Amino acid sequence: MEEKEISKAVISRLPRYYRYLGELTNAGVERISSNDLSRKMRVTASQIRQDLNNFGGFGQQGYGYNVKYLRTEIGKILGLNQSHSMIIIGMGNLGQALANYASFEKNGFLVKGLFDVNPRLDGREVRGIPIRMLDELEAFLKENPIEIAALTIPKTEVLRVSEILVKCGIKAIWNFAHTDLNLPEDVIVESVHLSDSLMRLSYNITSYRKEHGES
Amino acid sequence: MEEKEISKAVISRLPRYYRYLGELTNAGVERISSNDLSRKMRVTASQIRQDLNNFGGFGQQGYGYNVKYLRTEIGKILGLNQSHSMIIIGMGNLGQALANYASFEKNGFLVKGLFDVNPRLDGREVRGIPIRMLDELEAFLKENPIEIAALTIPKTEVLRVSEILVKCGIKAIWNFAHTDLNLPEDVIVESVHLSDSLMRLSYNITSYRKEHGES
DNA sequence: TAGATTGTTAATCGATTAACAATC
DNA sequence: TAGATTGTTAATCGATTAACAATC
Repeated sequence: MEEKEISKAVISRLPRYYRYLGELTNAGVERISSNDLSRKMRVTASQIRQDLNNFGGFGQQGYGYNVKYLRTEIGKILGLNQSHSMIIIGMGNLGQALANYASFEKNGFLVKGLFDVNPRLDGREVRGIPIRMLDELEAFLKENPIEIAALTIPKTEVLRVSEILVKCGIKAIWNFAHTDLNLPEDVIVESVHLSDSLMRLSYNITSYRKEHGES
Repeated sequence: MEEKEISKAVISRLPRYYRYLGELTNAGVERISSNDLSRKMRVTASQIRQDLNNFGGFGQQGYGYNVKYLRTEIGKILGLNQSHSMIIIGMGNLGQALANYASFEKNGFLVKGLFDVNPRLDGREVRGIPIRMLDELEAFLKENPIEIAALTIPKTEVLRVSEILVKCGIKAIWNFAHTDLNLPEDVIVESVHLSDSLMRLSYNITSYRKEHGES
């Protein structure tokens, strides 16, 4: 019951390790030392070893880490060894982009349903999955065990939709709306705020200019 | 020349402040104390005051912060008082989603060009902007001063495209490809790795389950 | 003036880096 | 065995929180 708490900083680095280990696997690299990996990833070797040792000793003294093994283990930590059923709510451009993004399936994220409010989209299919109307959502969730709901809807719709989701016992929300969700704490929320990201870029451009003289 | 360095943690919180202050403005709230804002945003009041004081004293003892003024000032810090010209490379679903996302313009990000390699898209327009072929990119950049390039292309294309961009003196890249960019350090990169985000969600689901028993 | 709330210093907490003994 | 490299402890660095004097 009492697991040692893993810090957010560590968790957010795991997918990046996973990505690099995937590339190394594809490149046919069999083993790698924390030092070599640190150069590739531009982080310290110390950090890599510390991060990994939060979860267990995956390496071997004098040898390093077995790339395939380490990748699999990190995959397990991330829960990628299990499949995750997902629906997408909001079939605007972004929702369609997610629905079409086949690579998710490779990591076990299975799109089981698509929803929108626009009657013109009703019945249209994306990758073989029909778009349903939002008022069918509740019934759909009762019949289909869904873990994750991706929200690609305007922020004005968020409250209404998230109430349905919570009521139907959804476990996790992948939120793309430009607002924070305030939900019961047993619902896990991961937000992608694109405009926040663009503003950070803008900040960095602006501050770089200040340091190096206008242009 | 010698500016006090602002930490990444602080910078990444600025857009969120900006967002909340926008909502407060819309709600007609004129002033707010760090304490009230802290409750709304679920951060400590201390952190808010520390964050803001990296940039200057925007508040007033005994009064708090003027919402509109503070929002404007944070906007300036983020560089939102200036406009930023942008192109989008890769007109798949995600590229189209960005191109259609009008709200960026509200914050001064102006989409000036769209590019793809698919000849079937040649000349098609999104919000009045024609899609150009990638081989026109270099010529386009020579005639149009572009600050930001959004990359919504497969990772296999990244190297080729980013070489052109760097050669043409692009200042900043908003990267959606599932790979890290290794560019000269005067090119500012902000990456959005959607699959990393989804994996973090998956981690949190998985670890929540472990703590609270399988289901 | 009294009350409220900032700006800022000091204390604490956590994360990163360095160092090295353990061990393959 | 000697060399390499991990796992892990200790040292450092940075970020967050607490506290309070300054001041509106």
